Amino acid sequence: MSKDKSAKIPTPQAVRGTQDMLGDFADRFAHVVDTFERVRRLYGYKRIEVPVIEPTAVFARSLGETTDVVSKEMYSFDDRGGESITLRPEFTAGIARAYITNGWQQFAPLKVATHGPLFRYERPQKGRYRQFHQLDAEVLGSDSPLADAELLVFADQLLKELGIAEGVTLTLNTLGDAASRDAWRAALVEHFEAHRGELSEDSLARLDKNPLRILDSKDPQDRPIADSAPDIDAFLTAEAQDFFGAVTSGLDAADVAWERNARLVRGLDYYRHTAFEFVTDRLGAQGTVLGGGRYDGLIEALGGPPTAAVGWAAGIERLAMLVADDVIDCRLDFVIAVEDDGQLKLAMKTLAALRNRGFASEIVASGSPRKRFDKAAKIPARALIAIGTRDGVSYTNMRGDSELTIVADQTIRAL
RNA sequence: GCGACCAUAGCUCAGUUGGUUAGAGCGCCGGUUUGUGGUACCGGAGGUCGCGGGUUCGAGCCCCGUUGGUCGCCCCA
Repeated sequence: MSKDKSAKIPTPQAVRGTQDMLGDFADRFAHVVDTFERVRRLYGYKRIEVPVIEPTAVFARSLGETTDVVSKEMYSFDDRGGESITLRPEFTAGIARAYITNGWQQFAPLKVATHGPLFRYERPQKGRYRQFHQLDAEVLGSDSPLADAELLVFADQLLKELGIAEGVTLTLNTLGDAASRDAWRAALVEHFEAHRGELSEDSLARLDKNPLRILDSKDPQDRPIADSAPDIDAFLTAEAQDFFGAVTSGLDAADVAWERNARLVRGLDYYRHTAFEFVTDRLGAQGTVLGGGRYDGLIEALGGPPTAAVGWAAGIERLAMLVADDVIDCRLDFVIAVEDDGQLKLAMKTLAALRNRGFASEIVASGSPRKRFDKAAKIPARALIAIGTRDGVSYTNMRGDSELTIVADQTIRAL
């Protein structure tokens, strides 16, 4: 091995905001995905796969060409054919595009679920990465409030099965239909204009770009003005009111706890009616664990037919961080310590036989033979098999789960 | 885009007002001890102190820059 330091090559680093996962966290991540896959079947959501890359227009059009999100926070590049391509920053727009492209209107209402990596060029912080992963569930082509309610019950059951529902609250709001929303927005602008002098600098900028966002400002200076702003309730049409009532009574019927948050908003115009977030205070500033809402205007904005739709997404990393340590059992069934290399062949045969019978098994056969037992004992497993020779006599010792040691005994005897 | 804190062995960290050859625990490798045994002891490998400049007789420590990490702001599709 050369120790010539001048020949040292620069060590590549991981791209900023990406993560490598091993062991515990990777297990928790997989546990979240497995649980999601199981629960989405219970609700009849079809598995769907959509591309990681899309034409930039798919996201630019769905997000409104000029927003900061589009201009600064997407991973976009020109491919070799000169087409502008973007790494998906969210699932919904790509799924909406697929719905149009493939004529999935024929399957409406279509319930779909997917999960995978997403990419956003943002400053990393707790629970926020540049490559991150989400679970996603959508119902396309349904204008029924029952679809909203079902998605929420689904989400609630998922969090319960993950064991993280404790300390997570479902917060719910309605943005009304287009008429309600426009009227509310006008009233908010009027209210904030009247208090222009008291607003923070950030909120003054919001007033021009995205006035609804002042409502959930974190700046204490803004809170009195935001809190005294009118709720949407006074502006809801009768239809919008009925819709929200149907969603909440659906939740009550399914015994899903929820809280009204009249300050919960969405920035983009195609969001209608239901908006919701499951929030926690256990993840620092990134409190939203699962969020979504109804986006009846999106598919039309992408050039498709007017299509009502609703969905949610949840950050897998954030969910995985909340999963309790003891939920994940990644123990092996068996670990075999080979205390004498003369018994290696028997040990290998035993190992193969156990694995063939469906038992997760590992072998320790390297390093000092005398230390292999200790090494094996440190590997998490339900049972330990020690194979060796003492005083010229071979032995097989077992300890741990008694049912498993019986199995191992039978397996070895059968060899 | 803005701010704060941080970067020393594979990992977690200590390192005094700047001063000999930079340490510990864990992990890894070897040896001894124990022998139905997860013990204890001994030894070993492993560091140009993130990187690049500067100040100084002398820098892991002070200054500037840079890269990365963490947390927060902004943004949140």
